[in-house]
Amino acid sequence: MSGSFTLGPVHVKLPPAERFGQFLESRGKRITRQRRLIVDTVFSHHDHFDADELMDHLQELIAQRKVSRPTVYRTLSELVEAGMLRTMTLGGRSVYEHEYGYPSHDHLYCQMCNKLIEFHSAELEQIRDAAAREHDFEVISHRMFVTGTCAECRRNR
Amino acid sequence: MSGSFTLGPVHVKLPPAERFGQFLESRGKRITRQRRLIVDTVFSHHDHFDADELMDHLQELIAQRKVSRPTVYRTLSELVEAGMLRTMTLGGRSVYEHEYGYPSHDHLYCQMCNKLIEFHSAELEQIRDAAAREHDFEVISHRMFVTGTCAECRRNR
DNA sequence: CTACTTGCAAATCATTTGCAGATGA
DNA sequence: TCATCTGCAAATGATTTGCAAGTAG
Repeated sequence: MSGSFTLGPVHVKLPPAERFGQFLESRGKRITRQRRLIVDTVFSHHDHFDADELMDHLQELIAQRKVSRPTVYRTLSELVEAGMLRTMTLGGRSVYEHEYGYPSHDHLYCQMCNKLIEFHSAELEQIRDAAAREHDFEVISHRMFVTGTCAECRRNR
Repeated sequence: MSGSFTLGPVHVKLPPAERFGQFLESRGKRITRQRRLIVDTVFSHHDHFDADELMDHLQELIAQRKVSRPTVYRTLSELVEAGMLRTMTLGGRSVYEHEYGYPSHDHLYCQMCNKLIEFHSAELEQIRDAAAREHDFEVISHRMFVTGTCAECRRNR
């Protein structure tokens, strides 16, 4: 499909670990074994997760004392600062999702089974921007949650 | 503007305390002095508030032991159950707003001064419903948060 | 080297709960 | 009467922090 030349790496996304490495360096922070393990684990799954679920995935490392609970929390915060994760609160706990390398989207939240269904709408963003303009407000991001009941749960009830 | 006849009290809203009273009765719960004091205080202000801010408004009653901290929390939950308050989490704490007798709206959230600006958009609801329909999802309600910077904070920075 | 990190144990802090006495219907 | 409430003190539980030892650069 290609000849012998390559286009420059325009818009090529770095792997999450590298992107995080850049962030850390830019802040004079260090790339440690723990931080590497955590980013890799975080970006090897594409679901929404909370700190405990992440620690389930890291259970062996935690058992071996290679990573600790506080470090997981500290690193999650750094990933949010780095703009690589987004966080929201659901039922009293922080839930994270990938922001890096993952398209922006909104959520349908089923209050029966707690499932999160993602959807995207360009129009939604236009309306958001129009509303912001009216209030002379500068948008950074938004979050839309639609609560209700999914098809499956309606069938089962 | 009117003659000597009145239209029936169609769509007339009950005062919050009465509406809450109906809810309590329907559940076999009692209308107590504390619950009355709390609903009245909650609906005498139209801002967003958290439990502590509400307790500031109730400070004298709390000092006099007429109302206690746990009862405030318990009653707030009941008001949410009753559909009279909505709740969201902001900065680790639960924030409440009136749902009863207050038009539905969305929020612009200024991350510099933490101000919440309300706006309403009918189109937003249409888009929400369209997205839900596509996923065969039954909507109960939604919540939209636009994070950014308000005009005032942009001026001051 | 030495400043940044980590794991541990302990602290936080909003919210919740057990319980005995108080109270609404 | 008596089931429902309330205030109190204590418990919860996710997340954070102080600190001494470990480690990246």
